[in-house]
Amino acid sequence: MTDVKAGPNPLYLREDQLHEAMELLFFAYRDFTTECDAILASHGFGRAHHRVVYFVGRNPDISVTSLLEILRITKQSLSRVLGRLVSEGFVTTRQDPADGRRRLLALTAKGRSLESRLSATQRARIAKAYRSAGGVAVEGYREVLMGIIDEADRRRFHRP
Amino acid sequence: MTDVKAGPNPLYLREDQLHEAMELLFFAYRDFTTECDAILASHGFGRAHHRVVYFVGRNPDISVTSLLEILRITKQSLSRVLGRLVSEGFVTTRQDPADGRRRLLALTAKGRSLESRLSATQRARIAKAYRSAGGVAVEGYREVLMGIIDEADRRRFHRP
DNA sequence: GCATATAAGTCAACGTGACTGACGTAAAGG
DNA sequence: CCTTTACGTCAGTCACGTTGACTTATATGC
Repeated sequence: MTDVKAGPNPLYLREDQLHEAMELLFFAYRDFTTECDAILASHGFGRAHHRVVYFVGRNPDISVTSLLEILRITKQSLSRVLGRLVSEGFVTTRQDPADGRRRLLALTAKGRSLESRLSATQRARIAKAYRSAGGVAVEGYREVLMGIIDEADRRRFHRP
Repeated sequence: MTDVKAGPNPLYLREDQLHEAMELLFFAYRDFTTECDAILASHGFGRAHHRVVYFVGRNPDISVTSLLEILRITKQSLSRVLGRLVSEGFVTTRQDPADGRRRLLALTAKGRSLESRLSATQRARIAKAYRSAGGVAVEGYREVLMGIIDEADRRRFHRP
């Protein structure tokens, strides 16, 4: 868009540049997640618990099925993780008043506290990267990641 | 750099923007890896095998210790994965002529073939995203991901 | 030359988090 | 009323990470 093709193959489409992009994603994701693991481990939790706490926190009163669609795991997998979070008082379930089959999930105060401890470290890492890269780079980061994400999932990121 | 601070808190540092950045990374990484899983599964392999095949392919004659440092897993974990790749003829080990304690890892033709099938799908995904985002966005993607990556790992990406 | 350090491999036990398949129950809806 | 949907659960499996202990081979410093 901003940089109309300078020929059939711009430099950034060379194979080594594509490999660099893959490795950037690999290392960034790895370093992005490792900091939280210590906090999670202190509760005997893993990354699966983090993902549940995060998405329930960001989507209060989400149904189990919706959460499964976000996480793309089986209900049996979610069950073990969610079961512990509920029984240990991080997440509450209540019946949907509009549709009694649905269970609506939400964080308790304890759950919000855990979620905010976890998110804070990741937000700080992103903020540091955003700040040092600047607004133009942030927009580029968004555009490229949107392009990597499956078309079906892109809807999630429509801006107001 | 490109966009010097417009005040104490530019818009892209707002909490919801940081959450968006986190979710972009989560969904991009997930969608980036899922395509390869089918190919891997057809060999009875998982993502750990992919990572080994990829990094050995990109770093011929890498030592076991160096590979462990990249992957940040224990040698016992690597052992199971690497052992299968060697015994099934995807990876070779040979003694380092300069230091007999080291084993140098490399892909066989079979290993290169698997690696290239796997990488091709991921390269295509990145290329599509890069192409549609353009050169300026690509540079932004690189800058932000570099900022997310631990300082110690950033050396890996120094350009010529 | 010997002691120590390094590189690699191995045995054992364990935990998390995915999966499949089958079954049960409650509520909604045509 | 019957089917579909939402949820939960029992049972078994597998990938992939962990810790800890121990061995073998080679390199290196004193």
